[in-house]
Amino acid sequence: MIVRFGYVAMSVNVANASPSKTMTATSFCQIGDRDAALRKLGRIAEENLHNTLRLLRHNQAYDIHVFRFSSRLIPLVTHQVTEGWEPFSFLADHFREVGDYVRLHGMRTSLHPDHFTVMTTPRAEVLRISIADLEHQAHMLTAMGLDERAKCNIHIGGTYGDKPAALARFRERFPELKPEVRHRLTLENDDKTYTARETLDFAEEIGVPMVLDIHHHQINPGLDGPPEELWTRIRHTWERNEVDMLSRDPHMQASQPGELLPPKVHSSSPRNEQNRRAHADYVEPEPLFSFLRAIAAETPRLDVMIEAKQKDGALFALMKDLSDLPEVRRIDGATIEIKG
DNA sequence: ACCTGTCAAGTCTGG
DNA sequence: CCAGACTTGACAGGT
Repeated sequence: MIVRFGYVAMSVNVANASPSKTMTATSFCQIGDRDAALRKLGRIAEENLHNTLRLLRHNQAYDIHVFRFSSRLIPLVTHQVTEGWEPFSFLADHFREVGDYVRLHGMRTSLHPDHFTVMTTPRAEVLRISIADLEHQAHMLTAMGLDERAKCNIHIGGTYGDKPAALARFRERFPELKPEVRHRLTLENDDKTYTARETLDFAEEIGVPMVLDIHHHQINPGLDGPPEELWTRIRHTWERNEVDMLSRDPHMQASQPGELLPPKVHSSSPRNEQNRRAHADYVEPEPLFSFLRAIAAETPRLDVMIEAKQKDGALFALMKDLSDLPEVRRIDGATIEIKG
């Protein structure tokens, strides 16, 4: 099994390269001239996209092929105060430049809107904002010129004391989403609400890939055992999505399952005993490695997203730890092979 | 240069 | 029914 590792949004090794610079709505409104305020937001967005490109160059230099973009590249764009603002035309070249670099180097990229995007909500206004945000996220990937392999990952959402009713709302809303959103959507198991099995059942039902978060499963396993017990089904959600993508896009080609878009899992470690849900600075090799060993034989390729405070620093530290193991062969700076 | 409280957003819990 | 926790990076306003 070939495993590539990636990290989220910002680097501890590239100085002054935040891709998430922003402005508060309060200070936006304090600027009397609205056009001037929008121009300022636009400049921040340009800077965020420029820093994203710098991060991608860093990634390329260190063989990191998997990366999640900041979901806040354009500050306040989905906020009420910028109603009517359309920044994509003047940012077109910047988005394109980022996407061109990704495609040139065959990187895998994604987006992860934060927890305010909730497709299960009973509140109409929250749903409206959630859908608008999903459309915005998909729009960013499209503006980069990236195909459906660039996914948009979310959690199922809240339960509101009635999981079946909440899932029913998501189920009936899903077909109403724009195809460009639907075809990029992936679902991740949650650390408080929907377990890996519940997320998997639902992902299979609506036909989207499932991102397994090993840390979330540790904290919120429900009645289930180790994550590898669900793996065959999880892997199939990705293979089914590959078939769907191939049927929609004549430019895509794959000779075997997992070649177009390998399954992706998230890996992080608890911050401490008191705060087991928060992310630690670094990632412990276990339990990640026992999971990888368990699925190696049936999985040709896998991508692992490292979620840690030390970002790419944690990725490099983990690569070093894993390289010392006898079953592991290091292929490049951020890729290993595990004998299956 | 550095420190601290605050920030657009939702949901859940406990009082 | 309402206040506070949750969690995160960065702003904003102070020294």
